[in-house]
Amino acid sequence: MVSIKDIAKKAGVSISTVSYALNGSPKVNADTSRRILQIADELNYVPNAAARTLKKRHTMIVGAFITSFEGAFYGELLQGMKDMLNKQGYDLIICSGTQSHRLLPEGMLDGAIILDATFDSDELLKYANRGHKLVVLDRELKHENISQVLLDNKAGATLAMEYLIESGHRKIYAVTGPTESFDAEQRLQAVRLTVERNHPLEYIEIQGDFTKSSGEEAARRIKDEYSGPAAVFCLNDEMAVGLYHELKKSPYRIGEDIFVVGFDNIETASYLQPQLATIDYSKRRFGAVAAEQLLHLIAGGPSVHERIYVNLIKTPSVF
Amino acid sequence: MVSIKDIAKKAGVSISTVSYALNGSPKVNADTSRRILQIADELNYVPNAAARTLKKRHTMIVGAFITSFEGAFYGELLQGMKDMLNKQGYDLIICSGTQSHRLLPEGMLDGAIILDATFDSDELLKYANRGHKLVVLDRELKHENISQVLLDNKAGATLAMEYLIESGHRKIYAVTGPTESFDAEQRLQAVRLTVERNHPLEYIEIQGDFTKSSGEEAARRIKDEYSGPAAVFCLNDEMAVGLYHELKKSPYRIGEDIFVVGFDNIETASYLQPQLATIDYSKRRFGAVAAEQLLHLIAGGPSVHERIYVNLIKTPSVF
DNA sequence: TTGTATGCGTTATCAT
DNA sequence: ATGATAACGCATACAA
Repeated sequence: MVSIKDIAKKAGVSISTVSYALNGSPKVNADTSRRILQIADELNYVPNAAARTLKKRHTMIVGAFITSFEGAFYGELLQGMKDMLNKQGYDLIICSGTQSHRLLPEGMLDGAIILDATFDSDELLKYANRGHKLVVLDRELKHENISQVLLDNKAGATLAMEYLIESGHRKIYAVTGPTESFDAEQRLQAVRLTVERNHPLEYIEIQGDFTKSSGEEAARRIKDEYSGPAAVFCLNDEMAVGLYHELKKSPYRIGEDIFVVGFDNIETASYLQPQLATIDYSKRRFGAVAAEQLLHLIAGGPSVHERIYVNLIKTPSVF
Repeated sequence: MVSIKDIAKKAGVSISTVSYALNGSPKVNADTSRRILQIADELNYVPNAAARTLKKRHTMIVGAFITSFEGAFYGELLQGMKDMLNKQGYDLIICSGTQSHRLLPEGMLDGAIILDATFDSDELLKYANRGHKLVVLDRELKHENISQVLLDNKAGATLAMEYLIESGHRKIYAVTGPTESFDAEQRLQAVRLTVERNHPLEYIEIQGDFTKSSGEEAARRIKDEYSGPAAVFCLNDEMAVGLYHELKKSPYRIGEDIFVVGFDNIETASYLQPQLATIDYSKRRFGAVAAEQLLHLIAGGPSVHERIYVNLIKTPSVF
């Protein structure tokens, strides 16, 4: 490995002059500087991240922690973060699983964006207390080193339910999400509230877990109980996709016998037949805002709570 | 920040004793050790990654470089890598974009898995020459520090084409991939060879780029030219999805007028109606094998070239 | 403008 | 069994 020491030796100057030249300090003579840079290039010099970090106390790297690499949900979101971060000279790395949590406390990361319900809140709080900067996208957490940017789940769920009701449906299923999920919980609360407000309504809850297969399972139950037109609010699109798939094997047609609305507007949703009605929001913006808030926090700014607004996409899967 | 120095002070021992205790060395007295660990815990001590790395010359972190965070393709593959890596005590981080390339030469990573055609081969070779360990999944590259694990593209493409031909189709379109893509190039070569071998055949190539929208575009051209049953080999599933979608807007039916086979068996493919015939392989295994090879390289093992075998999934989209 | 010296937190060698 | 100390590569305050 070639270090500034090697460059210094070859250039006949001290390591500090090399360091200054490499960092573009105006203090060093233009000629000397050019010569040093030239030699550094010849030697294929690359600075050592560990040494630099040890000295400067930051890495210019931000981590995004997600539950799993699978699922079409994260793509755009991460891309939104990355673009924002790169613009400011930061790099984004994606991490998943408990083992990689260490990267944060060990100082490998200047901050983290959390989108992983399995990441314990107490652990997060512990890191925040140690001075680490965090942005949470999947829970409410009050701390000076933590900003939150959350989806407007309640507005979305209300929009979806009201759309079903306005379209004349009186029998409504809700396929719920995992109980640990903040988003699922918020959406469910709004659903129940809307049901109460629109009494009388035949309302049935089916426990789901945001996976396709739980959507399929829900479909089987709905098929079995079928006694006339029914509407279904799948609390996320992933389950709606599963539901569509399973329902294809039944005599019931979506948009005719069974009416469906989802949440998230994942890409697959637009490829379903009939196109799925759903709650849309800019995932790219979601990611960008999260990155932006983290950058603010890192720059010493205060904890801020942002909200991502949503809107309804109406399609023939409902009317 | 609390360092071993703080622990040493509080425990009334030297930093070297603390270091030994922390690393579970048998040289240090059990009582002393217990006391040190206790204090470290009270102080919420966490080792500093930069300092450790500077000394030990490795991070126990491996990076996977991908073209984009979007697309359903990577999920299982990355999961396969992660599981294998974690089992051996390594962490996996996902990187995308030129800016993050620095993590490798700067010593932040013990090795990298490359699945990003936009990552220049010369640059890769440069890193390999500097001693960095690499596994490439998307090109052929001979170097003692580089292992390759490649899909058996030619077998897959041949299988797909022969399936079309055996099913009696004599007019065949191939929707190609980006010319920079090794996989696309390999598949295309096999396609052309199969065409020659099965003369006479009406064979038409449509330039694609592995994206959904290029599949849609291909569909429009095929629609316009329609003069009777035609078969289409989309060199990846992503384009087949786009083709399906666009063809829905036409009078032609897949499996009746137009016959389609894809490559990759992405999850969406199984949700298409009729289900898409395609070339399947275990993405999880693909990732696991890649990780395994990297681990071997890191352990000082020789460069090895592995191949991932594929097989055909037959469905009514063809017959 | 350039050089000297120190320290970042850790590991590890060598004494004791 | 424990301590003193050097070294990893770099940035920077201070001296010259």
